[in-house]
Amino acid sequence: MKLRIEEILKKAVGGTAEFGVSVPEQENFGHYSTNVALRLAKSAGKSPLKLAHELAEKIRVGAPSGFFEKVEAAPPGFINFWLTNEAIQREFLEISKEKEFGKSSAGKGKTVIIEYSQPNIGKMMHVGHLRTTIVGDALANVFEYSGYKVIRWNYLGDWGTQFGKLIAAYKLWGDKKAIKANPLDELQKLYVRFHDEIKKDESLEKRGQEEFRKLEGGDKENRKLWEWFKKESLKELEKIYVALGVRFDTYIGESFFEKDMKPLVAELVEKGIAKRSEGALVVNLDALKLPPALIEKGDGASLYLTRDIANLRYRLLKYKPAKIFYVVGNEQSLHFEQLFAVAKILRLDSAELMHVKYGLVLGEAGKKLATREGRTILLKEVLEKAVTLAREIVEKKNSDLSAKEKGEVARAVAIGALKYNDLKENRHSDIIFDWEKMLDTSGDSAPYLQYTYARLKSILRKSRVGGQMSKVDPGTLGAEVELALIRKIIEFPDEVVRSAENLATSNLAVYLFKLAVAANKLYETTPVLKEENVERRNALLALIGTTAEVLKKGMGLLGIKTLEKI
RNA sequence: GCUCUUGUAGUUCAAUGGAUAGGACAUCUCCCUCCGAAGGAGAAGAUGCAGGUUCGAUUCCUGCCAAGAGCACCA
Repeated sequence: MKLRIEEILKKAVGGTAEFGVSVPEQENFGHYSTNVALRLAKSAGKSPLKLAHELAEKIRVGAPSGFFEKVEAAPPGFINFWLTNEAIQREFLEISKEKEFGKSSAGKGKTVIIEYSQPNIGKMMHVGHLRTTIVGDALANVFEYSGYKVIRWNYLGDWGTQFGKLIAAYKLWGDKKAIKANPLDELQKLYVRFHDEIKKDESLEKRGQEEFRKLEGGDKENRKLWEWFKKESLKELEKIYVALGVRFDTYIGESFFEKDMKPLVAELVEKGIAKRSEGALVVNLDALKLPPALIEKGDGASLYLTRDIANLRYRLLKYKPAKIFYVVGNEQSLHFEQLFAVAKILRLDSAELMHVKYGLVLGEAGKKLATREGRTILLKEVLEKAVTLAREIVEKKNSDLSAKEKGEVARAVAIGALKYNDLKENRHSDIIFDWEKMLDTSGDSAPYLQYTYARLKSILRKSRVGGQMSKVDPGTLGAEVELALIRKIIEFPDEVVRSAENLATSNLAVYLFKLAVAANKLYETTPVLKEENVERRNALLALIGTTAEVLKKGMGLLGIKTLEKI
């Protein structure tokens, strides 16, 4: 709708002025508003308010008849617009017929690669993985809906010194049977024990590095162990993804680029980009005021950054993407600055590279997160606890549901709440982990949206009227709550665009909340099933049906499930 | 020490450089003979400090204060 208004304004006023249109927070400032007069006043040599009056007059004359109810210049120089009821109703009629409302083709023909989740093989996912997984998935949905071809890439941490350590630990204390019975648990235990023992015996550090060097060199025994660890780990990781309702197009991880390491390093040396320093190979980035980027360790083993460079080259060649997003925490900012810098030097610059960052998850004291026993909090635990809690709430609030339905509702509510809590915020600062906040199901939360949806669907169920939306007469929807709800609905496409542009899901989350508020207001004030005027009753049902569909669509983009009953 | 991120009510988050800084939680009042009270109506409460740019600054710039992260062989 915003775009349409911008077009009308441009046409009415003429010239090349950019009309930035926004929806004011205060209702008495119009349905839409523009500050164009304030921006242009200086170059036009006029006072902003005077210019606003002039432009407002041009718009009044030039806009299609019956579109604007009122066009008003307001100090210090805003131009505010009110749509006519008819324009709002007409817009509603159109969108109520659309199948995929808000879908755009802005990204047609373009590919975007979104890298997210990035768990380490051999370790359980912890709360730190939640944000990247959820945000990455939602961004992927939004870009898909904006017409892009999206590659959802789970770049597995399946290579590196950590595997040398794991192999060393396994050779020292490993129990084959125990691992077979309970793979991730046991592997994690081995890993933790190894780190504990390093404190007593420093030689273990070297031993781990040596095992990794052997693995990288193709040692058969180590290779076999590594493959086994990876296979078992993936099975467990997949369970979490199923629970979260997240999927990927590829799981190509760091190990895939192992073969590219030697040639890449050789190339960098040959081109004079990488130089030896303090035993290691580094790329000097002084010109960009960045610390040197480490390409190869003193012992000849490769590093994370080296593999990321190889990965980038591979992606550019294979997918020819327009954009690549790395959804990774703040603490890796330097790594990505270095990666992007090296990419520039290597002319790997055909795609727009972006580090989509977010704050760290910290423990209570603002320190690294750990439970009382010193473990990190596992993602599995969080999911389980959330579902248990949601189950209790369902039992209390809706005991009529069958056991099966209750389970389904508990899962959808729990996962939805977790996701929404992350998606509604756009934090670059660190986040203090808080069970209560994480599992909150009241107020501005996913369950509120789910509840609203279920309420609306409940009316539709009882109305026994099928989706004869095209036959309704929207002219009967004249009350302010109804028009306000429609105006909210027609903002949806703008919000999807905004989320894609800003690489932020918070706009969309906030929008859905406001949409739900408007829907609940209608619900509270307007009896639908008791409406005796059939025309109006059908129009209200159409409004409710469309609202429910937009809610469902928007929540779907965020990865949140809707249910007919909760 | 250097670099980056962040300072908004008791708490936790919003605000493409715009108008009277907007929600939620918690607190206090109300509303189930009415389509689902996981709801609705209302009250109270905030921009770390000091400058600067601008018609206009929570937003941009500088300094200070505070919190967190990163800074050579981890990822």
